[in-house]
Amino acid sequence: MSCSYKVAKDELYALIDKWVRDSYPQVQLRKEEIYASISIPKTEFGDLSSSVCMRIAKASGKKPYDVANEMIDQTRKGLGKGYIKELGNANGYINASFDEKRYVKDTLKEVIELGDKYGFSTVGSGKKAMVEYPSVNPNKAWHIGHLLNALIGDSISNMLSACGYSVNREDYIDDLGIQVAESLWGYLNLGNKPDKKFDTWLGEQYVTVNRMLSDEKVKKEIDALMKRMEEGKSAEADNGRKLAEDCVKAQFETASAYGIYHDVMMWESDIVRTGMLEQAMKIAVEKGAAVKADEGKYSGCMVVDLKMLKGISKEFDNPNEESKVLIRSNGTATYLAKDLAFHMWKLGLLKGSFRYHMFAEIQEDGKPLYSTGISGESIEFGGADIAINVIGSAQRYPQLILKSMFSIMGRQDLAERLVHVAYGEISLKEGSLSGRSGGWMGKDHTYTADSLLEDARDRVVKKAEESKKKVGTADEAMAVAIGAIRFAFLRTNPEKKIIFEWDKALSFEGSSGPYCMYMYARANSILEKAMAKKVEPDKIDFGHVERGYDFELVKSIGKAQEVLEKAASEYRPDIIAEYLMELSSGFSKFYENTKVVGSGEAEQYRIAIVISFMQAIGNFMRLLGMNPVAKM
RNA sequence: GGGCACGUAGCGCAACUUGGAUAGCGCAUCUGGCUUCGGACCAGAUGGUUGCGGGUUCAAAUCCCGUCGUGCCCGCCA
Repeated sequence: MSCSYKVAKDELYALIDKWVRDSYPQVQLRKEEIYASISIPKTEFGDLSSSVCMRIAKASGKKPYDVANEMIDQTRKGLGKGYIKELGNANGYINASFDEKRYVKDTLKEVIELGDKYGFSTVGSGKKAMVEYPSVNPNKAWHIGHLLNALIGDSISNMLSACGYSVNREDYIDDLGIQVAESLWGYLNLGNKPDKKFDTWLGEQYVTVNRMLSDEKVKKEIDALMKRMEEGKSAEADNGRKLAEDCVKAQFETASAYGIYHDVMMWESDIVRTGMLEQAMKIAVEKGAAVKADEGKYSGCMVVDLKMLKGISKEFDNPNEESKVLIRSNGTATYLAKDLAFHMWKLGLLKGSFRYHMFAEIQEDGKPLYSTGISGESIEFGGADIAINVIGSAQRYPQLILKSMFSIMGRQDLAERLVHVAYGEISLKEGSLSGRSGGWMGKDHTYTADSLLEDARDRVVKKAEESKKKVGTADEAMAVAIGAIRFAFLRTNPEKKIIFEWDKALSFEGSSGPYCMYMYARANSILEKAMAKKVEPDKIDFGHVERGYDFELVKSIGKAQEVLEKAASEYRPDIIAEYLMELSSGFSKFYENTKVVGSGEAEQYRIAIVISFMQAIGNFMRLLGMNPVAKM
């Protein structure tokens, strides 16, 4: 089923296409070119518009206005069968007007029939997507930057899922890094006891240890600790993993509070000890992507020759370095090598030999969370059609190398299926949110995801108390707080870098989560007053449809599927956020100007609009992880 | 030095991929609207040489070239 807006657009396309073929066969227009010429104009011009006559005019040497007249004359008899009722000519633009009664009727009917599936798509049916986020080091609490990553990943997963993809939500845990060694050293030597949420406390220890690194003795001890951890099979290795697991458990609480879930947690140490790294290197050597360097700077290392990447991207035209190290001369693997192995597995080039156990039996999304480990079930999470990595834009270069390695292995197809969703990292006016130096422990706030949510909830409760009617439960207040944060974090293009300002992020007015949720709650109130939550689409009298706020709102509702497909294909939750605002403000104008309850014969029709609005906006709020509430 | 991203009203953003009508939206500011389905709202107003300079085009925020500014990346770190 295709939403009526798309059907109408296809209809205009078909009219144009046929006319161009018949009348101007010498003008070759591709399908995409015609679609690109079609847009939604200002209301006074009509419901759909095309600038195609400008191009025809150029090719034929005529005036756009005359060409448009020709087009309208010759297609007039084809109208009236679908949604497009008439065509107009304004300075050469073709403006189409819908048969509003038919359009509204079909749209509302579709929304009510499809319910929770309204606006969704099947473009990804039969395909598997693996989305990785936020992959925070297991030695600190999530700060607001990590939260942004997780919210982007969560929303993209939701969008892909709504497009029919089977989605695996995965979190990569780097438990072998120097940061864990430093934290472990602090845990063992500083003599402090946890006096707060474990991840926050451990993050503080990490900052303290970092300030002690100028002490050579401390540094030496940490290096030794790190080496023991990497080698595995020691008390230190077990301690490191245990510490990381405790931290991840605390981080998991934060994720759950925000409604962020995963299917599986992949531990870096498990990639190494399952032997997958070794297999991956074998494949890379066979396919010519990795070579052993016998002399020079990288003597003794396994490297990827960057000259081979020439032509893939301008970045490789004049590389500063000749090679990138995969395996160090001492035999240990770099991050790139582990990442390569991991992504070979994700894309099905390498079979996994992971063992999984349950980390959490049932999350609030109703599904279990698995984790890799030394023992457990043998499940296969890999072998995805697309692998999406939500990673900061600072890591563009390493991600590009990773992707390019598939190209030089002769697997351009896999390179194309590996997507880096780059987002601009969040900073504060006073500087970066570094976990190492403690930027997240700001002057006025602790910039953790936990404290942000806590403060947001307090503000929602306070706001509710200030308003005349005190409505909404504690759960609803929490939902509004989450909605406010999620919307604020997702409303702009991920690539945009954000200077975080606490008060602005928690704005409840204008373009905000609470605005959208408020409109939903008000719509709900109208329904309660109407005491008629069910309407039968077939019995509604659509004679009351007018060209006004009601029609405009329905037009917006009708765009849902196209909006989702665009947002999902570009991995851009902000497109959904913008659409939520369009729906909300459309509804707001509608109810300010139109009486619903007690409007006589028009009542059923208007109730149907309210129901459809709630259904559409509810479905799309959930894509961003916002849960609509009945009262707030 | 090389590369990548970004630059649109006082502030925060959209439109750029695929060039089209008067560059949209929110905040802030100003004016008006609650005995009428919830004022976390609505109506209206003010505010723009789209960083700058060229080029292509009937048409440029959008494409091309140059330039300036900001951030990031270029390690046997992860």
